[in-house]
Amino acid sequence: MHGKHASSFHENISKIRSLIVQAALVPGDRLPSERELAETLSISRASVREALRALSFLGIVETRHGGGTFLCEQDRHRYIEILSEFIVTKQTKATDIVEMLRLLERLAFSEVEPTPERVQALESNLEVDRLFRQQLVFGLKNELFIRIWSEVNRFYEGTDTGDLYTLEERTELLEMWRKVGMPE
Amino acid sequence: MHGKHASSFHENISKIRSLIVQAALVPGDRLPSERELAETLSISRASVREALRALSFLGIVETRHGGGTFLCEQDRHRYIEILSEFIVTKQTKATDIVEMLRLLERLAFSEVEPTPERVQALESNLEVDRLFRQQLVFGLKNELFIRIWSEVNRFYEGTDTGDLYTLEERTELLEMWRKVGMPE
DNA sequence: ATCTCTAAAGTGGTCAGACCAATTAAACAG
DNA sequence: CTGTTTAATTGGTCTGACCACTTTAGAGAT
Repeated sequence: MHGKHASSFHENISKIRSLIVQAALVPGDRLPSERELAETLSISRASVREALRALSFLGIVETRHGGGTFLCEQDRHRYIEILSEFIVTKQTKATDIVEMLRLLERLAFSEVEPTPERVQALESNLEVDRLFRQQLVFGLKNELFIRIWSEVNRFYEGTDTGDLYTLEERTELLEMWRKVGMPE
Repeated sequence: MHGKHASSFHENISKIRSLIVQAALVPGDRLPSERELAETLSISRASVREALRALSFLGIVETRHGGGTFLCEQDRHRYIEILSEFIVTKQTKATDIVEMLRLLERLAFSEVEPTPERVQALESNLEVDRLFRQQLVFGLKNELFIRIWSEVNRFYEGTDTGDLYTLEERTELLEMWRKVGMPE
């Protein structure tokens, strides 16, 4: 019944990755040409290209028009296990989400200058955890930072409805911030 | 007969993304078929597939064999879409990228415990800016953090080939870290 | 009419061959 | 040996076809 097509997308990626390891390629080396890979792996060139494009997106290989396909620098190559696994499985640990949020907010806390206006705004949002954290992060004028925080936070709120900090913690944070902003 | 090859990979992704927005598709909706997209966007189906595969890898769309291509639930991993949009459209301020990287790396610097092994690993990568920063960030075992940093860093390296820190700065960072790790 | 089941249409997945565009290596003239 | 030109190599795109899976519409039975 099944299967004249013995290849699948993920299998092809594995094949190429195995070939990279087996050939003992080092960063900077050139991979076999797409036509050569197609014949070696017994798959069509279109499939080879889709697999290479995926590897390119993962930062594992780099293609140069007319030049060839090259193995990226080693630091990117080390991401293979983490990134490919991450993307394929699409599973994120809830603890990673919480930790990421805490890290970003602590970063904002230490980077944003505690002007009286900001301290006042933060104090007025002391009661509501979500508003408090948002107010804190928005002190950073970095749009990229804010958007990343927003999306991570949205994901967090979609899975966990509890507060990230207790009222006591928020109060303590605010006090620390106020002291820094008002020396003496 | 043959077209003009007026399309490029990144342009095609933007086209499809624009089409998603223009059609006001919501998560769960089905996109037009690959053949239909090819005709609408005046590109070959192979190019449509490569673009869709990229969007699939980014967690934006999901393909079902025989069923169609669907817009993913945006609540999950939407941060990837944000990052991909930055990458594709390249409309992000370069200063935001650099600042974001510095913030994330400073975060790793302050959060990761400077064990002798880590200090040694960092020292061995002191010469190469890229490796140094990667080694620093990988101290955090948070996969989400690493993934986000990787995406931002990849975009940075795609636009700027210079070092993020000078050798002096890296040396200073390492020394500070070493002192913290080895209290008197 | 309604229900069930089957066949056709629709859609993603793969393949094959061709041509275009950019790079690289070889051939050539000086 | 050097610089230029030419041919071969390689990635990028296009076209059309067929396969595998899903959905749907229609025929047939109740």
